[in-house]
This record gives sequence, C-alpha cells and structure tokens, in this order.
Amino acid sequence: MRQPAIPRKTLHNELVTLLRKMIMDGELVPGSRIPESRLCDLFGVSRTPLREALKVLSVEGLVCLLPNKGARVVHVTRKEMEEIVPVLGILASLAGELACANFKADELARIREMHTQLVEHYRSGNQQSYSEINRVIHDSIFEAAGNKALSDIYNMLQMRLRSIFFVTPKVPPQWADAVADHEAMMTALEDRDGARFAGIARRHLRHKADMVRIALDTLETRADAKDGHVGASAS
Amino acid sequence: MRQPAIPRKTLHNELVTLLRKMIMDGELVPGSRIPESRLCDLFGVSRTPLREALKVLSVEGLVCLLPNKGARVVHVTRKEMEEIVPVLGILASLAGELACANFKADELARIREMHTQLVEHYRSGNQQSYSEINRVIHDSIFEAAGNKALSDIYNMLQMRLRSIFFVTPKVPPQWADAVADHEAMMTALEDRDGARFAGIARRHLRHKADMVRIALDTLETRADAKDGHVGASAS
DNA sequence: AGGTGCTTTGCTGTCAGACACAAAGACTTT
DNA sequence: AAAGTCTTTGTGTCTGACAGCAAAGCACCT
Repeated sequence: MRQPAIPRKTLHNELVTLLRKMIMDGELVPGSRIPESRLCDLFGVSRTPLREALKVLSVEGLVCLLPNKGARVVHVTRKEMEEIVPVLGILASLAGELACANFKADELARIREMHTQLVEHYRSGNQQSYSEINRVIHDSIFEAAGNKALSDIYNMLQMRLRSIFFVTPKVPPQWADAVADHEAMMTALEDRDGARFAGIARRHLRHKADMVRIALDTLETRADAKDGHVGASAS
Repeated sequence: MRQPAIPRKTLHNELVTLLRKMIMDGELVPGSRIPESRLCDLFGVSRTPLREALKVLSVEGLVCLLPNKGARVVHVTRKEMEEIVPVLGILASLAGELACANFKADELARIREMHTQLVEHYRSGNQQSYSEINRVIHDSIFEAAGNKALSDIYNMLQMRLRSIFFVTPKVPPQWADAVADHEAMMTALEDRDGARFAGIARRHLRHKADMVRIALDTLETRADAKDGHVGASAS
C-alpha cells in the first residue's frame, strides 16, 4: 500500500485549510463580509494566493463570492439545510451498505469500541466528547466503505452544515433517540445487514434534521427584529 | 418565483465554463498537461484569472493540480469510476423518490413525452440524440425533485465521468436493457412509487457501470503497450 | 559502460504595483 | 425629504518580476 502522496504545501492550500477551520469553528461569522485586504493583513499574504483560496472555498460552498462585491461567509438557510440533510442521509446509508459488504473484523472491533465510548459520553452528558467521537465513528464507517468519492462528498456537505450543527444543543429526549439509533446501526453493522443499516441511517438523519429545525426556529424568531445585521467590525 | 440571480460575468467564471466544456468534449485530452502559458495564449488572458479558474476545476475534480508541476486534465481511473457510479446511483434514486413526492402533473406529462422521444431515438438507433434527451430527462427529474444541493452534486460527479461515458459505445443488448429500465422508471414515477423507482435507478446505474467496465477493459488492453504516453503536442 | 552528481532551463508560486470599473456611502441640490 | 451627483472603497484584471522546484541534459567518477 503506497503512501497517498505526501501533502505538499503551497500557500493557497494552507490558506484554504486555515480559512475552512475558521469558518467551521465559527470564528468567521456566517453572513459577514470578508474583504480581501483584511485577510491579507491577517495572514501576511498577498492577494494572489488568497483569492485562489477563496475560489476553492466558494466551490466547497463555505464562502459565497459575488462579483464586485467580494466574499461572504455562507449563511446556510433553513431551506438549504432541508435540502442537504436528506442527501447526507442517503450518502450515509450507502456508506453503511458498502461498509457492511467490505469491512474487516478488526475494523468492526474498533468501531464497536468507539461506540462504547460514545455511549459513555452520553451517560455522563459530555456533549463535546460525544460529538467528537461521533464524528470519528462516522469517518471510520466511511473508511470501511472504501469509497473516496463518497466520503469526500459527504465531508463537503457536512462542512457546510457544521456552523448550524454547532449551535444545535442536544436536548435529552432526542439525544436518547440518537443514541438508540447508533446502537441499532451498530448491530446492523455487526450483522452485515446493509439494508437495515441504510434504513436506520436515513431515519437518524431525519431526526437530526428535526432537531436542527427546532434550533433554527428559535434562532430565527429571536433574530427577527435585528434582521440582516451580521458581521464583525474591524479594529 | 424570483429569477435565480442574473449570472454576472467575470473572466475567471467564463474561463471555468470554457475549460469545463473543452474537457468534457474531449478537446483537452485526459492526462495531458496544460501549461498556464499555453492557455493564456489560447484565451488571450493573463495568469491571474486563469489560475483561479484552474483552482475551481480542480475542486470540481476535472483537473488535477500538482504543486510546482502544474495542471493536468484528470484521467479518471477505473477504480474511481467504480467508486463514483454507486454514488451516482444512490443520488439518482433519492432524486426519484423526491420527484415522486413532489412533482406536478404537467411536469410528469413533459417527462413522459420526452421518454417517448427517447424510445424513438432508440428504435432509430440514434445514439447522439438518445444521449442528449436522456440527459434532459435526468435533469427534469432532478428539477422535479426540487433539491439544488442534490442536483449540483450529481452534475459534478457526472461531469467527471463524462469523458468515459463519451467513449462508451451503446451495444444493442445492454442498450435494450437500459431502455427497459427507463420504461420501468417512468411507470414507477407515474405511480409515485419512490421506493420502486429507487431500486430500478440503482440497478440501472449498475448496468451502466458494467458497460463502462467493458469499454475500459478493451481500451486498457489496447493501450497496454504504449503505456503512459498521453498528451497533445504543441504546434 | 553505467550510474552519480551538477548545471541548465522551463514553469510554477508568490509578490508588488497599477488601474478600470462597480458598489456603497456621503454630499449637494431642488 | 427625495433625487441626483460625487467620493471612496474594494474588486477584477494586467503587467512585470523573481525565487524555487522539477525535469532534462551534461559531465564526471568508478
């Protein structure tokens, strides 16, 4: 198995990584404008690589580029969320099917182990750790599926929603449902029952959508008055 | 329904469109290097917007950008094809489900009409027209599904395979199967039976993969000797 | 003769400065 | 106060420049 090409560094790639992280971590507020000049100052870089990085992020859907008006951090609307979630669901279900068909015993063992930790984090109410390991489990399943195109797309879409999922709190009843789903998916995986896994995965994502929907509703009504005014001011 | 934002023209966007077309039409040979200088000459453009266009195409997966080594037209490997096709299949099946749930009567009528034309083109053996209308039908179904994220991704993946599908001839027996699949999908659509549609769609794509696989096999064995030597020479 | 290391050459990655033009804001006029 | 004009800011593109990597060619050593 040859090493998948040492990731050579170029400035624009580095910038893509940095900006992506900043957006997903909420450091750059969704909807806010990001003038090239400010970013150039911030990173101490010229416009050339920066603009290239923005182009990339724009294709990835993290940034919105309006001609002559510059770049904004994408503000995912409710409608877009409603569109993306089913796609994530179907992709996850495919990943599950493929994983069921392909995984090796040790992969399954590792996943089961992580799942145990997941449940522990749920029991102790540690949202942070829960989300983290949840993510790792997902990644592992996609890895077991062995389909790079699939996981690339899944990751891309998930990144877009990251900022929303970020502000979605885990309320007890739904959280319990989510954990139950995970448990069911685990057993489906262990039975190599791809179809069952797929069904649960899609339902799971539907539940997730419900939660996000509620979170968005409260956010939207709260921000009803001061509409449109988002953005960080410079020093 | 507001017009989806008049597409403002910028040079790099224009370049993206042009290059994309050139790649998909096979004008730029897969695997061949494309030095910036040559493209600058070709389009009479400076490096700045051209490089930005290449970055976009690179994210879309049509071009492969190696640091310090420049851009190549992506050469989709057999493995990648095997990965992408199931994803296309599952996306199409989701599109079908959503379309079944959402389409209006007149949309269905239009699709049915196009399907009739499709069958005619099959009968008269007109591959060109067949492929074209086949594409339009797909687009219509995705439109009826009303999920932009879904169709965007589907289109992106399809573009990558375009160059391969391009060289895949339609041989009679499989072609007949394909038409039968289409007919079955039409009736599923008319019955608003999303699940049935989904099943057929995935099987349909599997068949398509079989055809491409055969086409690739013949190509690969034929190109076995003169390995690696692809690329257009300058004037 | 074959492999090893150096030089050359071409192209990429990044920078800096420039300017036209669009957009947004400030100001003036009626 | 509304409408039009001016100013300012920032983007889109061009030009020219240069360091640094890569591939190819060449000399050298064993």
